[in-house]
Amino acid sequence: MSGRVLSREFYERDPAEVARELLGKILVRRLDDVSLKGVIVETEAYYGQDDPASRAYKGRKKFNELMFKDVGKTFIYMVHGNWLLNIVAHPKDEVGAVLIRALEPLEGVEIMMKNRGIRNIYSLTNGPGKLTKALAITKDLNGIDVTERISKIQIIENIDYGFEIQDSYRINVKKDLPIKLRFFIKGNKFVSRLENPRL
DNA sequence: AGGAAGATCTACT
DNA sequence: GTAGATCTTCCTA
Repeated sequence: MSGRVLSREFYERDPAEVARELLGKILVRRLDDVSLKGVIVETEAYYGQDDPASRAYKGRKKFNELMFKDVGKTFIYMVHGNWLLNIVAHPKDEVGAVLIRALEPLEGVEIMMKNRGIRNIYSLTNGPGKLTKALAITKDLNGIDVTERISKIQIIENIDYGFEIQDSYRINVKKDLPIKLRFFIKGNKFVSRLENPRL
């Protein structure tokens, strides 16, 4: 089955499970006249107050309240001058989100190259800050619903082409949890790095 | 006002 | 592969 928008229930589960299952799905950025598309090839799960690397670690604040609320919405914030795209995901009454870390470009590659100012396809969307720039995603799109049919960002089913999932510790986090919460498609050329150096 | 933040780019050993 | 400069918000004092 392909082309269908992922349901809200999809996101109402443990963030690590959602992060794992988002691999291979298609992220769609709908502009006025075209759509930019890419296959999600790398993700990371973040939890709530028990996770020192999470935006929600120090409790509910205005800027992070989305992580406490509706699953299936975007949660976008800035780190070191880069916008990072997360999807809110957690079981009922819990807290969490999944960071989209890398895409394999599918459609609208020319526009992505223009947005990024480079021509190398392997550097186009192989990092969380890179893909938001390529897809023209900024704070303006914070809190929008990715499960709606007419959303500027949506995530849809892909054909099942079969791949292996590899995991590692999260990248560049100061204080990580003792569990592996980064997931990526094994052997894919568009992940940000093949292994975590701090492994 | 100051500093931290889940990153990126460039220029090298 | 790693090191250092720089990036822009939002939080905390």
